[in-house]
Amino acid sequence: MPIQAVLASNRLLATLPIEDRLRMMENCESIEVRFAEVLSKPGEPILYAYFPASCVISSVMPSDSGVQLEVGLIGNEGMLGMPLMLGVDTAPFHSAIQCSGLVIRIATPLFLLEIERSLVLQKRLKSYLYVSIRQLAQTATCNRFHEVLQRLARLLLMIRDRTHSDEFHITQELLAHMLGVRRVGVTKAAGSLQHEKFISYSRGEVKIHNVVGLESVSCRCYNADKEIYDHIMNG
Amino acid sequence: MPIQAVLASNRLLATLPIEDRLRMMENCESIEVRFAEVLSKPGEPILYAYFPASCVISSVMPSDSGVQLEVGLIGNEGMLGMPLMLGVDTAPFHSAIQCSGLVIRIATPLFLLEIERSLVLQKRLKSYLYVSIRQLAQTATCNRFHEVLQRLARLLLMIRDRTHSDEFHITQELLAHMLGVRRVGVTKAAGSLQHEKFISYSRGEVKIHNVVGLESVSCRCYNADKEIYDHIMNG
DNA sequence: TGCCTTATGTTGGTCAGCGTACAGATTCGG
DNA sequence: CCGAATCTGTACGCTGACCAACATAAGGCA
Repeated sequence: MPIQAVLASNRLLATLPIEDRLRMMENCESIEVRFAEVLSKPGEPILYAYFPASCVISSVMPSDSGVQLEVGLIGNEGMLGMPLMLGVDTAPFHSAIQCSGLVIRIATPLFLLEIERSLVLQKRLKSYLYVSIRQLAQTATCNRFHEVLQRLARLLLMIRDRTHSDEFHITQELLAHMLGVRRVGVTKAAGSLQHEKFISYSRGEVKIHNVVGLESVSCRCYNADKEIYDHIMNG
Repeated sequence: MPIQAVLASNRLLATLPIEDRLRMMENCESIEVRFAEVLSKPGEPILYAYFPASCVISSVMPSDSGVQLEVGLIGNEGMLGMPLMLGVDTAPFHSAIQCSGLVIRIATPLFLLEIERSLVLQKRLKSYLYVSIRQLAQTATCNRFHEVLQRLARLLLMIRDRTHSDEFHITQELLAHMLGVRRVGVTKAAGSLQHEKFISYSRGEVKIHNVVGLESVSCRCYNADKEIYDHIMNG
């Protein structure tokens, strides 16, 4: 797969002016990443910025005890490495591959150079950062007020949007970590969704059968997220 | 109170080079704001950027039902109006005065101009934005995993830091909104803190007697927040 | 084939926080 | 001085999620 095709499959890079995209092409490389591969650990230096083409990255907040909580889910609509834009070169979260696929990466110094050069890139990254913050706030209230079933439905829909597929690999254990609940809680909620025939799954292979059904179960946070993204990035 | 003295009382502005500060002086005005005064509503245009001198601003995320959740607490260590830096001129949250005092405000177009002109201001605002994001993520996990007593202690300490005072006015009702819990839950937790002689209060007048005690009750999120701020802003 | 690892399902006791409702208590304004 | 508004305290049943432990099931691998 030629690099320009890969570049185009990330929505932040796809709409860059041709000259900016040509420069990016020279500085980027497209690599294949597999499930569970770790891209950054809290406190460690950020070596690359990552733009998912066909993979999904999950950023989780490390906590005192073993508990975790997802603070970001990044597909080809976004990127990993926002701190670089803010003059920080240390990773705040633990980010790992959640769905295997292709990712475009660019070394930190080159990335910073590209930002300086391309006003369009700058603008798009700023917009995306704003969206990320809004979504983080949305997730915070969602985690506080909504119950596991709703939040699981929302999360599955979000993964679907980012993988562009109705089937993906994710275990209940992992979902539990992302939602910040026990595995047992996910088992119950997932069982309920399967019973309703909205989804089916077996040993980590999840299939979504009824998107509308899932949307009706999930909280409005899911739609709120999408509306913000569309409004800011396409509006 | 002369404007330059007010400027110096906001930590983001205090350390600007002299020429930048002089320019700011011309474009800023210092106004007095009182409890419950609303500075911005979600969806409405951002007319000013606000830099607290001696007041405290609280930003809350509006939710579907009546429930609310605080996503930001801004004292003289920060500012309100970050979206402007990201090219967005619409307010995402509901922001209101939590403690009366002085605030420096600058009209949006002038603020954008100042950012362009002053690299130091730019850098400090970027750093602060990064800190805000980290704190938002911290609050998200705190809300998820820690119980009301811990979170109340943390919130009281945060207000103390931002008012620079051991006494301030805040009702249990308001605390409940900020924490996203019922008023009854705050009554119980606050009663417990008062019983321990860490605080005392009556009809919204809260006094903190034992900071160390409060810190021992609160979760580590409080310290984590401070460490991030110090590390990024002063480090 | 059979063991081992991984993934999923179930149960039962416990508890923090919810919803609701009501009861003092203090301050304020007329 | 008295009603009204505001703030704080208490009670009770309910429930979603917690903790811990165990049971089944499905692939991987020797």
